[in-house]
Amino acid sequence: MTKINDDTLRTFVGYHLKRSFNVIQSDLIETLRPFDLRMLTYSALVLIVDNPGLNQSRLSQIMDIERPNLVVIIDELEERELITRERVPTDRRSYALHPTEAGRALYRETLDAVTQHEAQLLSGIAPEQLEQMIA
Amino acid sequence: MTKINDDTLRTFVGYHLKRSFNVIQSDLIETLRPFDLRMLTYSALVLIVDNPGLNQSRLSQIMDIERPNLVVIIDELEERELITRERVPTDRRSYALHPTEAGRALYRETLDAVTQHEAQLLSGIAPEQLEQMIA
DNA sequence: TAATATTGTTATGCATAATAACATAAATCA
DNA sequence: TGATTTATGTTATTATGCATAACAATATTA
Repeated sequence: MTKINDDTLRTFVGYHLKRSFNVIQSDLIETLRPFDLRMLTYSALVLIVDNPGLNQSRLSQIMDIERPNLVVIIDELEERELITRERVPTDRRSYALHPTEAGRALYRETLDAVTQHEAQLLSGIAPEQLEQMIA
Repeated sequence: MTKINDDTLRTFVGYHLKRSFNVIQSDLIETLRPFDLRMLTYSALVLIVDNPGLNQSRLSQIMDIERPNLVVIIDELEERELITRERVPTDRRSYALHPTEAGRALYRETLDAVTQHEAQLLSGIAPEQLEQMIA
């Protein structure tokens, strides 16, 4: 049970960033579990609700993932009838992504849950500090 | 080229944390590439140099990964003769991990490189803000 | 001594992420 | 115009990160 020295790693901002993110990520995963959503499917759903009609190329760019990896995510959302893929008349290569009513409803539910959970997790931290951190 | 709205995701601290971490992580991966080290093997090497003689159980705890996942990392470091596994006489189940001279040398080299790269990456940010963020 | 716990390991599975190659369609250019 | 190039979505494949189950060897506890 000897204490382990991680002073060297602590000198790196990235180390702290990773540890902080791990905590928030764990909480988020648990928060999304009841809705049967993972982080990536959740992010995609939010972005589609907020940007109805966007295509997969643009979505993969903003999500910072490769196009091939987005396909399965979109497949899942479509299969669960949370979004629709619609051919674009002006560009028949791409699909316009739109949320269904069920998708919008789930969006509202999860947004509430995620917001509350994160607020609770960060309740010990001054809001001004969070503002600064984000910048 | 229409602008995409990610305001909803931006309300979450985790979203910013992930994006920030991605930037630092990319930089770190590039910094470590010339040394043929990945983040996990690097972290393990640093911790072994700073805590010579610790065993794999303790190391996996501090690295926040499962024991089975540490095995391949230790295998790699040992294969490259950067560390040694030595049977502990008082507990013949465990191995004491020690850096070799080559391991210590690589530690020094990479520490310099990583420190410099991170300092450069974060040069636009006030040190006081970083201090606050870490807390 | 018998039952239980710990250490390191193998095997396995899942999620994330990157690349190559392709069909279809659009845009460019010569 | 026709030929070339580019963009979109897709499949297949691979590597990495991370988790669990099961196990042999050893140590600890009851």
